[in-house]
Amino acid sequence: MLTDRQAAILRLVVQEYIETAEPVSSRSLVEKHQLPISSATIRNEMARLEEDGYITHPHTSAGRVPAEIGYRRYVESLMAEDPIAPAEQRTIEHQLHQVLGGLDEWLSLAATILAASVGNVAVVTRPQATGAHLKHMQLVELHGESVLLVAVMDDGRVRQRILPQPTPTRQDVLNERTLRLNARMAGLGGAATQLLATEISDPEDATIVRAVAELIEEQRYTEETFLDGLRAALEQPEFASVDRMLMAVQQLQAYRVRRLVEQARGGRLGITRVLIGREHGVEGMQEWSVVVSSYGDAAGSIGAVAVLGPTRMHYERTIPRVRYVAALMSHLIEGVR
Amino acid sequence: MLTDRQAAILRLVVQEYIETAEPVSSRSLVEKHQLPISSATIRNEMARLEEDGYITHPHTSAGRVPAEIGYRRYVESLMAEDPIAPAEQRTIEHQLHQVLGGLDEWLSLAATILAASVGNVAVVTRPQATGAHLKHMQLVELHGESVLLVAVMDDGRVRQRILPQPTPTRQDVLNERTLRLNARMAGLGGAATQLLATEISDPEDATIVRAVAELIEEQRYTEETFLDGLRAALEQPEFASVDRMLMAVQQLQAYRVRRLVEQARGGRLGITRVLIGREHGVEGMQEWSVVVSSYGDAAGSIGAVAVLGPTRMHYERTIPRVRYVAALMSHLIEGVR
DNA sequence: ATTAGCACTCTCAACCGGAGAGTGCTAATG
DNA sequence: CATTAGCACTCTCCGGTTGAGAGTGCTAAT
Repeated sequence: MLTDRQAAILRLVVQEYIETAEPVSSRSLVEKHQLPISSATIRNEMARLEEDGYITHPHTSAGRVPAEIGYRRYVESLMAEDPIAPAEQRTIEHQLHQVLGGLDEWLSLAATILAASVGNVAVVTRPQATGAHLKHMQLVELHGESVLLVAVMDDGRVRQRILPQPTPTRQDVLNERTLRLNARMAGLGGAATQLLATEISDPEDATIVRAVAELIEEQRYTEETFLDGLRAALEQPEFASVDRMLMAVQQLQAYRVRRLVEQARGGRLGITRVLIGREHGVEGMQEWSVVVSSYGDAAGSIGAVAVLGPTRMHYERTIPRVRYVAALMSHLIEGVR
Repeated sequence: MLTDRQAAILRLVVQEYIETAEPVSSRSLVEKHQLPISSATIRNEMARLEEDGYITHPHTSAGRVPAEIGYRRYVESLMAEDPIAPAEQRTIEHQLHQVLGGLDEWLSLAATILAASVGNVAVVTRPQATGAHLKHMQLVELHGESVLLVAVMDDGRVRQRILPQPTPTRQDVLNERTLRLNARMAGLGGAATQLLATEISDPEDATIVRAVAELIEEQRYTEETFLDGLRAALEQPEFASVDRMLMAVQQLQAYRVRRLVEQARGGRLGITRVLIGREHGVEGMQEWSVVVSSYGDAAGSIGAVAVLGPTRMHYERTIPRVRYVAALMSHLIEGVR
């Protein structure tokens, strides 16, 4: 267990290191905070903290640097969240309301705003229906030779697919079929639609129903991610060498980021999780931390808002901001529907 | 005008520099290619080439480096395109056929394949209708309080927008309205739809028609780009310092890349353009070249396939590959419809 | 016109050397 | 017994120097 004094010192070490990115020395702590104890005492305490794994040493004559456990402890119980100034809140909210295009533009904008606010990589994933249901579908004739199937889900997302058509079909015939099939499929989930397909005798109808079933399910796997802030993150001193920077760029490949965010996010809304370094278990990204929060609507459509950065990250700033943006998005997505 | 010998030397200088990324010396040329002239002669010729602006000098005792005009001349008349081996053709084609999801996944895949093939940044933009027309639109009720408008264009793309609804409307009422409005709007372009909106007396109908008009036009501006190969490009020696790498990352911001590609592409299909360094006029990217080709279908839906890289780029390899991928995509997009 | 030869320039890597920063330990102190 | 002053020791980092190597440009000879 840590004594109060050890905890206080650990806190200062983490704060100072997050601020300056330089190993922090015993003397600098005393001077900077006018501590009522000497640097030698600090050194003794630091040695204890190092024994317990909270901090480390780059080399013999360097100051101390937080270890993963040190950050963990800091985030868990030593840190005070940095409140978002009302002015900044307003700025963020205002920017987020400037939605011009569709959902995608909006998510991309959210990533940009968040990235700018925390100075690290921000990632936003598309909200994913957990068990979406079909609201409505429509068949549209294309070039007379193929048919466009448009399916609208009850969470407002739209998916389309082009179906080859052996014989040309006129639009009014398609309208009739649309009407007929909608009557049977509306409100069904993926599994139920799949089941329905097996019960339909008309082969063309069955093809369409099967396609709709796939569209409903498909959403689960085509989760796109919107990312911004690469430049800012790469400016962090941890990447201040060509090799490290290249590594970082490689590590931020889309699929890895997705894995990381997926790994880290808890299902429930309103909860912000923090995974530090190896805690997330995505290999090759041991030196990255992630702060993630889910957003979504009551209907169960859920996406993630996350910030990625080096383990030396402004957790005090990042955590409330991720939470705030996620909450805003939940609110907006609810309102827009 | 260049003598034959000067042209030959310029060609060797450019080739050698593209290959090695190091200034090329007179002696190395003689040795490597067993030229029947001495290095002193080469030096004299090089001095002429430098006077005419084809090559430069990093510093007094360094070899020669191609200047923009040198590259231009090389691409124009000195270079022989590097044919794509049948095996590689098959690989590319095969990969490109592995389409799982929708259009977006496909474009993203194309960017990845091209990037891997040329070792630089590859960009693919969504095909954009040049003057799209409405094929069909549909209104779908959401939560009883807002309405989802889905518009299908005659080139197969789908756009949606959520419209607030003062009073809840039942789906069958919406269906009726859908039918009525489709009869008047189908086949119209953006401008015609806009005009139509002014002639409609029912305010709710007018709102919808106006929204459709915007959706038709909107496509022109929400052109998304799919990008891959950042890592490979950053490995080029021109970015081998932290500052330069950061610059590069910043320069590859989405909107700039879009401007660049937009700037560079010629409208017509089948033509591959090369813009070297300052030729494209996008400020801050003077050291980037772009090779771009349009793709699309006969219906006039056009997107771009491009490769970005430092001016020292394997033009012989890149140009045919960009052209090939663009042609493949034109073919595929035609076939899919 | 070509080329051998050479002086001159510039870069680059390696190699000190010393200042500076920090620690760990020991011994003294309240 | 916790705290602290003092000091030796270690490691990094920076600036300056040096010499090798690579290339050019020029001159004079062929």
